[in-house]
Amino acid sequence: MAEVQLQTQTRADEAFDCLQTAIVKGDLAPGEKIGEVELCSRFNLTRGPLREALGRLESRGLLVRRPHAGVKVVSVSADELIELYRIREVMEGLAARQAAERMTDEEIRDLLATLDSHEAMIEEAQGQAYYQAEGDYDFHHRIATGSRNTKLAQMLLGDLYYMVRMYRYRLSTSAGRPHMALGEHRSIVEAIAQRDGELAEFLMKRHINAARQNIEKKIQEGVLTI
Amino acid sequence: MAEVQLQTQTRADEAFDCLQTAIVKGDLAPGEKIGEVELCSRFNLTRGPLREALGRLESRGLLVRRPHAGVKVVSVSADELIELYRIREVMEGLAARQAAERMTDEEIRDLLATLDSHEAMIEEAQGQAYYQAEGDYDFHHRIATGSRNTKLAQMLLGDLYYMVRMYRYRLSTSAGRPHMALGEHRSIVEAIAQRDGELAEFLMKRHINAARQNIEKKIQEGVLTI
DNA sequence: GCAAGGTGTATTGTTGACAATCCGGCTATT
DNA sequence: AATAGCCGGATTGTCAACAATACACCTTGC
Repeated sequence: MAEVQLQTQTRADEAFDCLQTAIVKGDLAPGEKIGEVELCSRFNLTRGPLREALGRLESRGLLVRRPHAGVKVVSVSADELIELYRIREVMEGLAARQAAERMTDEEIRDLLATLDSHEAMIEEAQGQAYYQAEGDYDFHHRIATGSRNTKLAQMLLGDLYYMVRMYRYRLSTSAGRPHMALGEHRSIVEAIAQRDGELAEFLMKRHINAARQNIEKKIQEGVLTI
Repeated sequence: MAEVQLQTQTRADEAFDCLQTAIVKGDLAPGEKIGEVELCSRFNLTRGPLREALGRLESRGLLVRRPHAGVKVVSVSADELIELYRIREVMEGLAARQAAERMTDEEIRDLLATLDSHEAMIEEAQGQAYYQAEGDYDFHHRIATGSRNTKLAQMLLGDLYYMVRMYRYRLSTSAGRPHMALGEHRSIVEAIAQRDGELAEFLMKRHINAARQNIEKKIQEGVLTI
């Protein structure tokens, strides 16, 4: 890890970031029980800041903690993953609607530009699920912040996405889905550009619905085990 | 505060609960800057557990913290309060739909019973906004847990409701609104009892929409200053 | 041979002291 | 007189040692 970061941020923040990315990236597997001292040596910090970070992560639902028994990474069942997408559907629908009402013209131009770069990424890194996931994340990230709804963005970016990303990394997207998703992204942005909030909401909900069904199918096929 | 609580819960949990209720009840006013040592003496605990609790509260958005500068209770602007209700609208709509699909018959009976008690409370404690708010909270609480959507319930109960309640306590409900709200609650439960998820979602969204408009009107009238 | 109880160790929870940083008031200079 | 720089006090961030609890293993009795 970077030894010298911006000193304006405290050790606890550092610990928080490290742990969060470690969980999301899968370095700390779901269900894995982790000891405090082990984490301390691993990230070069003491138990004080670590415990503070642990508290934050628990509050966000990425860890579960039993008093005196230790802390372990949360493990999401298949059903719960589906439920996550149901939540995303309504929340991101709202985000899209508000983004259509409030994004600046410049932000919309930027959004379009990123879509182009995503397309290039898909062509280039064919089958590289990682980059596709990152592009997808970038898109949804921009919509969330574009909604100008502080709490909504906070809940999406600080809560839901981390949990979704935990599993998206090991979710090989099915063939053809990236192209389809990109098309859906384009129509959403189009609706936003036309300031049609209602349509943007509808399209976003359908987009996430499709993603959910894609995952559901895979789980039923047994391709994906959680 | 209760000196001897259930010993199965740690000091940090205790601190967390104390602070959370203190913030919600208004004992710690929004925008108020609070020192760590002061809190320690106030709740009879040391800075270690306190800081852990502070971290959790910050992560939930009830506090804002600037490094080395202290921690202060979050203050929500009028616009942000409105935004909160927009989020509630979609999330509780989802909760109502899923509750209609998943609540047990017994839970629905209980829910009906609580509505009756709410009605009695309104009649009795006429104008006592506090009890009305508590009844309202109870209703929404049951729907959220009835959705059987762990994360959804967690986000509603652990995040949004605390922020809403912060301000609901000082929001004198307008005359006649409690009766109207109760009627809306009844129709929602009716839809749930008939397992009509779509209708339940629609009614819940309209219910929260009405509450939002009520608040918006008051803010515009200048009756309510935040 | 199996189960129940007790003990020991390792891990977590807590505490108090130490170091780093920021805020307010003061002085001095332009 | 106003502003820039500085200094003291207070507060936050961090650390290392102490106490309490739970889990695992072992012993002992049936």
